[in-house]
Amino acid sequence: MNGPVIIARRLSALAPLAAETVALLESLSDIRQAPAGSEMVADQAALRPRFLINGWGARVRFLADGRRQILSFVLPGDGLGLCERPNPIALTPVVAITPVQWVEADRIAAAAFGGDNPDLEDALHIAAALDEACLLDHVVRLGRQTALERLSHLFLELRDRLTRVDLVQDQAFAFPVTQEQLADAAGLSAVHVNRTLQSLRNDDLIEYQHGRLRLLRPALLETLADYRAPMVSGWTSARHGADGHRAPFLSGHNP
Amino acid sequence: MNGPVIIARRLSALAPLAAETVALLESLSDIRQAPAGSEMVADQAALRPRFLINGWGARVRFLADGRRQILSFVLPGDGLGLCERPNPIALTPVVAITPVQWVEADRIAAAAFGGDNPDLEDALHIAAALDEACLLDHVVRLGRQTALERLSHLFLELRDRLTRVDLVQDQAFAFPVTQEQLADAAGLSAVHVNRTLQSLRNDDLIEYQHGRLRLLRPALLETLADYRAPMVSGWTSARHGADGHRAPFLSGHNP
DNA sequence: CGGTCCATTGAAGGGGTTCAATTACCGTGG
DNA sequence: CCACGGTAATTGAACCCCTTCAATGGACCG
Repeated sequence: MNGPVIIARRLSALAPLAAETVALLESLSDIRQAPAGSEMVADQAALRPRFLINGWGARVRFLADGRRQILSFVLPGDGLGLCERPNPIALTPVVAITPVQWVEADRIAAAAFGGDNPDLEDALHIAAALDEACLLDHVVRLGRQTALERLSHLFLELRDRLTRVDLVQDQAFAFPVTQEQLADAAGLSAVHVNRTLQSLRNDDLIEYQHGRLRLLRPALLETLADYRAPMVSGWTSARHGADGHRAPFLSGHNP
Repeated sequence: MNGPVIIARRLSALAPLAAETVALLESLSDIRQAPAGSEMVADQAALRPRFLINGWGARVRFLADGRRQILSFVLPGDGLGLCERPNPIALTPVVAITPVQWVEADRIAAAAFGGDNPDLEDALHIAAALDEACLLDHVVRLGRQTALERLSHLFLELRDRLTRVDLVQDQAFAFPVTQEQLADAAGLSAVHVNRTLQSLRNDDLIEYQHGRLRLLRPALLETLADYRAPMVSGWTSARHGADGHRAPFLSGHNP
């Protein structure tokens, strides 16, 4: 699947697109590239609309003493700067984890938010909502899950996101992420990521070598990590757990 | 400052609003309330647009075994369900932490996203961007900060958000949050929250009693927590730290 | 072949959790 | 007015998940 086609594919899976809209997406041709390690989005710069079509990126945030936190991974098919306001507040640097290719998409943004192409606008809104859902999952991972759960959960999320752009074959996908980067994403130390990965391998839950990752028993992993795939147009999964013996969420001022 | 006025105040601080828009906001009158502990937004329900005008809420997520994570606090002046798509994906329950009051805002959403009132639309977009910035801060807190830093950082965020709706006097504000809820927000145990709070008090960094919180040395706290206030229309603060001795973010395939 | 990045392993230590109990704080009803 | 019940805050002690420090080995590359 060549460059811009991947984008049309992904977006039309989110919302039905008119034939002309698909044609518009597939006509994108202003392809750029950058080497691994480069900043796709600088800290301060205005963010021009674009779609990643090849390689991985990461939104990063730094603390003063050098601690790093990866806020999200940017995968092929993902958009950057595709929101109504040209100058979003939550601007954080995006770095290329691998060599990357993207297409400039000013025309797309203009078409979607100009009022024409409501189908496209809708698809972009859904894409943004999915991004936010991932961010919420990330919060839960970091706040309440163990190392094993965090990595499992993250792997499942990546599997699902990559599946949408057809980059997963039989639960396996290219995984060009350093263990240190993985640590920065999962809020762990690189050493402990290493040990947790080994544990996952020893338990035959994943296969991990040569920059490729395979989930061996995905159903088990989903249980282990309490993973639930986001559902477009509404979060279906009911919270399925027993409340256990925990106190009610809030004091008894209510019935 | 009575009910709906707070909303007009807050939004016009984000983007200049036309006089008629302000009037529209101030004319909101469909006030509802609910006791503490009630679900303002159920897990599955469609999310009707509204503004909280009194009390605190919290977006929560549960794991199967009962672990909880507070994704964000919802403060007076904050909107819920104010996005283009009526059925957002990232739907999570919102519970009332205190007794709450809100105004229904279907008319506002219609006006803003109907194409009239671009000023209002802009303000809502900025508000949404601020929300996202808070979420990103939350990720960094949970992923990379210590207990002391997490709480300090969270307090500073709350101070700034409450300042925007004029609920802070001399670095002090009502803080109706249980230590257990605070733990669920900060990704800590309630016990350790307690100890961390004591540490903050012993160091004369905060005053915390009778459901009121005061930041005693805010500048010091900001340094301690590496806190930087979000700037509307662009994230100004440069990362001010030394890179230390850490390896470059990515391998050396780049200049 | 030496350099660099990355994965891996060992050992020690600490920040945070868990369990358990006590104390303080309210609003309620006798 | 005080005992009562329930929630929230506090404290102690033991434990453990994860971090930190340090060192080794492997893979790729110029």
